[in-house]
Amino acid sequence: MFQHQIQSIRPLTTAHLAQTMTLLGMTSAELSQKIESELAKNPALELMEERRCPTCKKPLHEPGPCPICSRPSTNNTEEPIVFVSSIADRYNQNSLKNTGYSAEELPDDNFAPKEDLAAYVLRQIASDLDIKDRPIAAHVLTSIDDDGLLQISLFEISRYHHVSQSQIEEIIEIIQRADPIGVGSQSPQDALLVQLKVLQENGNTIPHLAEKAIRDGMSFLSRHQYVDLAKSLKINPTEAEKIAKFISKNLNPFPGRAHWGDVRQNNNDNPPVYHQPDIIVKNLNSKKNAPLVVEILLPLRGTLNINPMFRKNLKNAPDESIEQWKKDLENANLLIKCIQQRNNTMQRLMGYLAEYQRGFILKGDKHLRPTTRAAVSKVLEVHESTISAHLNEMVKFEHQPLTDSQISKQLSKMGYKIARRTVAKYRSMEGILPAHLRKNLKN
DNA sequence: CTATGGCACGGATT
DNA sequence: AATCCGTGCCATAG
Repeated sequence: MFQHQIQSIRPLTTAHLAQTMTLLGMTSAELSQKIESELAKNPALELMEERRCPTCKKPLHEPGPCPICSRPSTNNTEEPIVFVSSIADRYNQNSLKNTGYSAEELPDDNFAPKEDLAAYVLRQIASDLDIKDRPIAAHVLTSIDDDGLLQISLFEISRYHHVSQSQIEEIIEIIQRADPIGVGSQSPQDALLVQLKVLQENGNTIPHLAEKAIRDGMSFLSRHQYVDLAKSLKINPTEAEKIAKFISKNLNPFPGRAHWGDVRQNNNDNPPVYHQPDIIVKNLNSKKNAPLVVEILLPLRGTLNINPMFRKNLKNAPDESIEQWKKDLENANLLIKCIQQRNNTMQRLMGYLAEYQRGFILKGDKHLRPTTRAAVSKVLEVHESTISAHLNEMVKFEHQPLTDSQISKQLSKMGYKIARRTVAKYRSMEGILPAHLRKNLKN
């Protein structure tokens, strides 16, 4: 009797779909929050602190490359896309190793224990930098303040590394283009100029004179003195105000503080939150058909599973709380299934996008190929009629007419665990005749 | 005997 | 409360 009651949630219940949808709409950060709160209030859930190799799925007992398949398969050139799903673990330096850095290359002890702007930026630009330039980039990034602005002089850096200042400038230019854009600038003015330039390159329309306003009227801008700004630009005050509004709305003189656009919310007590990426797409080398590496940051470390003790003790649960326990177990089950589903969908989605939008990823906004959600969902076969689609295919290519139970078996192998009876329903909905009648039709 | 379809139940959703 | 959906049971068609 208990067996029946606690059997796992079937993958295709509407509850499952609905929950998956909500989870899909969440960012990694949001999701890990949810998981944490779920873990706190649901005793049936358990977090195994286990690292698994992203490629071969074998458990990893120590950090570093997987001993079985040695490395994340980034050198596999046959596939157009390679997945490296890595744990969202920006707090320790192992994650930096994955970006191509070794710990020695980084100035030590400069990493705050929590989310760190320097590490965050390093991850993004690692592949764009020459090996010899990386220590310099690390130096620059560890010398920026909370606002994201460079606090030491170029001269200091250039002397330390024995390179010319112009080389440092080149590196800083790369850094400035990482998110948050403008980070590593030497002044708010510089940051604004870079942001403006990037906006323009991405095809946004920029008010005339915006650049001049930043270059020449910076002091007026920061004090909201539109009249004086207008005078210095030799335009009328309303124009000047327009430009100033545009700048304050779209640009952020302190790129280290919250993401631009959130400038208004800056007055709360929360420390600045950097836009955490959920997915990082990397181009490892500049060869024509080089694979893009898609790194998917999982929302949690370790594996989430059902606490086996909880399942065992369900039998002995006190009568008054048995309902609650069963609910907990179901919720736990649901959450786990949905997260797996989310990961799976995310991988397939990114695989498709990396290929379809390759131009956009490599060359920028102008190469964005328009699509609709409907089209993508069709390719990924995650729209409602997934089952029907599979069913149609199976019947189309069957050698001998498949009975409903055979179809049910096949589908369950593909991950759709549905009963024979349900297959019959879908079949009739699709207007497919029963097996014995199809046989007559063929011969 | 097997494959299928009607009916009704339970549960989850709105 | 109304409804939708997957599924089990059982009658029946082949």
